[in-house]
Amino acid sequence: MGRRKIQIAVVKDPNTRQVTFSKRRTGLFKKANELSILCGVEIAIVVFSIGNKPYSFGHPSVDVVVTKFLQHATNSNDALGSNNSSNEVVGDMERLNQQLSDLQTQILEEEIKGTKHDERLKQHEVTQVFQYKELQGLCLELQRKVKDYVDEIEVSECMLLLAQEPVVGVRKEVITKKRRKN
Amino acid sequence: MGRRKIQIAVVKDPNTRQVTFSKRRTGLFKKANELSILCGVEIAIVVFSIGNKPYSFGHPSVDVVVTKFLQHATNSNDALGSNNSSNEVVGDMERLNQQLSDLQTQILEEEIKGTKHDERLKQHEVTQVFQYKELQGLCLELQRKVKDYVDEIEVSECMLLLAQEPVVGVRKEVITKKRRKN
DNA sequence: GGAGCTATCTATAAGAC
DNA sequence: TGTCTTATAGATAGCTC
Repeated sequence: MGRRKIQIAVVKDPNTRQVTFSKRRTGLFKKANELSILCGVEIAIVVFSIGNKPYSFGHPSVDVVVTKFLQHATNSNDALGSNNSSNEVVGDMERLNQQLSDLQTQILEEEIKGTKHDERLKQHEVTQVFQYKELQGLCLELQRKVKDYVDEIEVSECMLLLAQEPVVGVRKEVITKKRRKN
Repeated sequence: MGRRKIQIAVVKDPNTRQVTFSKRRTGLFKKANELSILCGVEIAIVVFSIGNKPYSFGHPSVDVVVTKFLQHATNSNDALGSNNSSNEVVGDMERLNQQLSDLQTQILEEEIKGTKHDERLKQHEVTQVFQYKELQGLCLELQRKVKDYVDEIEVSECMLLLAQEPVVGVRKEVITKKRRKN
């Protein structure tokens, strides 16, 4: 979209990077505004510059959308009596697991479809699928560790103390599902 | 940007509006992704469709950015001196972070190489890259939660008890680097 | 009813001032 | 440093199947 094509990689020159940030941020907000009007939807964008300065765009407002987003996540998982951090973490992990599961299904479909492509494309996919699984492995491993950690804590008297500590909020990431080739 | 110029006003036809929403949302997320990479900044986008379904994009994750935005008087993760299970978990996360970083580099290289391929293969890659990032986001989110959790525990007296409890082993996944097309 | 196509419109990388 | 210009890359509206 400019005189020359640029690679999507960190812009090294600080000056150019600042200009790029400013231009593209403006463009992004404009696009977001158009989307909200055209489709009548609510949207919020938050960006932190390199200098850690916050820029935001929201319709009707960042707070409204973000709050709604956070509530959505919280509502969808409290069926538990004891409301402490570990339960929230566990509930969160369940959602993450679900998402990972969905991804796994998609990956499987991909592998199957991959066999219908020419050799080069197929190899390409296989390699990617492999990395996918490794990444999933990492996620699952992390979840396991957290779970174990939580379990240990729950059986200890620490629970009594922790219940009175401030807790990390729970949120939900939405996985946009999209998959199709040929 | 299309066969015809359109006015920025609500698209009346529900079907067309849905298509527009889907296309532009994808485009917006792609732009946000480019911005975060080009300028090395953190960004989060949350959108609610007409059906009130949430869609989000975040680098490193929606959670991180939104939390940072809301608190706006941010985090402080001391480089702590206590040595026990939590430190092991933290060390583990550092390795995982390194691995994710490596993957990110590979993905970036892939995007660049992708531009040299035919259109179909390219689109294919872009989609995959996107999902990669989503998975990475999940991993990062999990890591953050564990970190937060650990931090909370560290400042409590529980540490004394936990130090005597068996601990989840530390592991390391080896990422097989491999990338080749063309 | 979602994927692919392409003519056309829009965003923006470099320049110029 | 900011603003304006312009050639070009990129996004997408309308369409097809």
